Amino acid sequence: MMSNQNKIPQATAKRLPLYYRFLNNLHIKGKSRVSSKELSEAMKVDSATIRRDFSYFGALGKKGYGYNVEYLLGFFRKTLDQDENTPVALIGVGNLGTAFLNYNFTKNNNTKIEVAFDADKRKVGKSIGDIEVHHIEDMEQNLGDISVAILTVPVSEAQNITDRLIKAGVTGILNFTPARITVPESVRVHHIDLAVELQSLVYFMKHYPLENEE
Amino acid sequence: MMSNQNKIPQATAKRLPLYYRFLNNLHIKGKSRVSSKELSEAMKVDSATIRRDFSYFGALGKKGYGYNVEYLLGFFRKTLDQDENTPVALIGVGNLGTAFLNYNFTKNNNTKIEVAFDADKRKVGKSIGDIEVHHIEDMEQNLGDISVAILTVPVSEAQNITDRLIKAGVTGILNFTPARITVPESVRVHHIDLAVELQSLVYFMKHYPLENEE
DNA sequence: TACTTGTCGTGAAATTATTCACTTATTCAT
DNA sequence: ATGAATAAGTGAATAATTTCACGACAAGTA
Repeated sequence: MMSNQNKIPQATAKRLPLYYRFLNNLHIKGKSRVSSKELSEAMKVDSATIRRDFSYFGALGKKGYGYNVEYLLGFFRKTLDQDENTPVALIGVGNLGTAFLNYNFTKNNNTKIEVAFDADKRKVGKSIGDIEVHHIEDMEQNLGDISVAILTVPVSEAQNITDRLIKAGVTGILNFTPARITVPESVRVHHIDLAVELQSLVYFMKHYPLENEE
Repeated sequence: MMSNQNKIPQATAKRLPLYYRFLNNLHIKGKSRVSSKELSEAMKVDSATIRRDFSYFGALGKKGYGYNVEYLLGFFRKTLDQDENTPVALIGVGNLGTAFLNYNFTKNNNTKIEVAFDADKRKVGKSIGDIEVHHIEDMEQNLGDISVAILTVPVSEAQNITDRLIKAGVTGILNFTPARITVPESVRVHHIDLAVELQSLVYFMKHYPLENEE
């Protein structure tokens, strides 16, 4: 699958999954046509931004009409590789990890947690949300060729586990620990820091009383 | 508390809680001095960006020396209002909600979940992580003057609960549902969409093979 | 057919954010 | 005391992103 490196801006790329899911919902609801204005209102993204984002992929709409939902959806399905499934490993079956195991990512999505690991022997062997928990010691043997990991371990373990993951061939990590892990250039990390997000919200509430963003 | 509206860029504001936590950790470790270069390596933020960010608040460092950890920490403590505690309500005690109740936000942080709500009568009356769960019907009576809510309800309930929260005086919502909720201008919403984050990571892995960001 | 309306796609402008690179002040070693 | 090394702060350049606003064309209507 040719890496479609025609300079889609990162900001645009981050919105694609949102667009995809929303179009999918429209399709399920039986809507066959949609305008950038409607999309804008529903997704809270400026309509010009939506048109601009779509335009990076070519002329997907029709003037005076809008976008054909099915066509657009099919287009994004291909673009986002929704046909091939992406297996994911979850490391750390604590509260947050358990929540993800029960969370049905596959719903509108090509990603599925296939295997989980934890250091607590009492959790090993059990299945949570249909996913078997292995011991963290056996991680390398049970990872297979999975290249995406969700990291929900204690912060003290984060770097150590990261190093092992990378050695085992993982090239993408969704990091929920507060640790800013160090990885080679070739590995992509997205951080989601829940405490920071909450604190950031509070800061914005106090200091930016009226505007709205993101 | 004067709203310090001296045009701190949003991108900077979003990084402040990260800076704060990191400085706090340094302080705990007994480090008294730090340079933008060290901070950069640890937090994976360009050192010029760090210096620029700090400079919006004035000259906080010393040339040839760096920053005094304690001073900087004290400064950010004030800036981020870490002295006053911010009470938070959690709506929806499912998997994700439960994880948050057990998550100790207060650790490095001025925020604390004070009360939780759920529609499931079996959960009502119990305490999880020391926080009592009330029935969602009694939300308005038990919110007190809380103005921040974490929303972890099913997507179908999101808008409805949001409307009630706003009517009850909530002005900031951390929304974990996939719904892009509609709120008045005066209410701030931050979305964290876990499925989108995961999918976005996968997209970047496939299409932006070498670069690194955020 | 002719007119009106809707809506895309996009150049250009505006805004926002990042990064370079240099000046200046300070520290540290000798 | 002196010189070398360090590192902040910042003007200016660059990059990235958003937004405006309009031309062009399709769809619907009379």
